[in-house]
Amino acid sequence: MDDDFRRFRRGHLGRALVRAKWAFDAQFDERIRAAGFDDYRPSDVEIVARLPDEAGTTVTELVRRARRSKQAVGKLVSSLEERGYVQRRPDPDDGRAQRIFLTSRGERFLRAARTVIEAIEDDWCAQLSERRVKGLKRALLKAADAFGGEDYL
Amino acid sequence: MDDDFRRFRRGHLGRALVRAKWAFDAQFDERIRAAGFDDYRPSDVEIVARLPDEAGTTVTELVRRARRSKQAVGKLVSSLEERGYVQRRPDPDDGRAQRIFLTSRGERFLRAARTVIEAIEDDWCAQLSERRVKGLKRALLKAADAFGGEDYL
DNA sequence: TTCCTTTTGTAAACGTGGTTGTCAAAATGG
DNA sequence: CCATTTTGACAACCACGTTTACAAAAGGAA
Repeated sequence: MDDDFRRFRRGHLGRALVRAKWAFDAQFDERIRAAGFDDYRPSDVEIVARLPDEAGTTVTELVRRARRSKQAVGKLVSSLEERGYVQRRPDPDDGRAQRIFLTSRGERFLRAARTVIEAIEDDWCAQLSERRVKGLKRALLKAADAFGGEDYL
Repeated sequence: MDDDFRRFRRGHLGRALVRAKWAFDAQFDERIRAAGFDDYRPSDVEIVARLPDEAGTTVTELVRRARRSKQAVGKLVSSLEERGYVQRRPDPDDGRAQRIFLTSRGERFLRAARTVIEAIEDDWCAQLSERRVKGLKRALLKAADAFGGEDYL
């Protein structure tokens, strides 16, 4: 446990990512609750942000987009439905399938989330400069594209 | 759901952080397992990386550093102990306390983790340039310092 | 049509990683 | 000596994910 190791430990890429993501998540959590969504859970976003389709989205389609098991997606959707963010309706063309829609509360959540995220980005810009935050996002997304597989949204 | 929203959704700061961290974690998991630590669990690092002290570290001290409850730390330490990464020894000066030490396997893990992380950073540098990765780390850590609270290590 | 296979979604059991509430035992400070 | 604090354990529970098993509808071929 020499000084070299100590220096490495504090500043390596993994630690930088963990700490920055932790800070972002804490800021998001606090502000989205303050905006009236105090029943928010972190896993909600993975589903809600992937319901863009006015025609409704099936669980199976969400499974592809969110890279989770059918069962996990089904449970997340049930939880969101209980809390009034989404609604299930039977698929008119397929008796097995359900189509999932955002409710108006779900749409309000999505708009509030965008507002919150833009406010956080403003804070980061004030701390780092807008140029650096833009460079940060570009670098992170380029690495994610290169090493993190496809981006299903 | 207009084009503006679609563009925002794919490129905002939160998404960039999530995707980049996901990519990093996947790379780390694969390589640390290949290095012989196939019983690795993501939460291990939070404890192992915070055991720098040759004199041993108490659970209470780890609680402060890892920002987790006593119970969570206790369970993580038990799990690490079962798998041979750490060892508990009674505190000679305090009959209540236990001092936690890395075993030689734990120390090997720490060295392997460093090697793996440096290899991942090399990959990112090859993709983004060394200058950009350095700037990335600086920006992430500066934001974490500003918005993420203290860094206990 | 009937039969077989695939697709869609649910249910049950379980694993990991965290929480709070409670408690015993040791240390500490009047 | 006694009251209080500190240390760490146990039990119960929650959030979020997995695998296994299954019912029901769809789809395709004889």
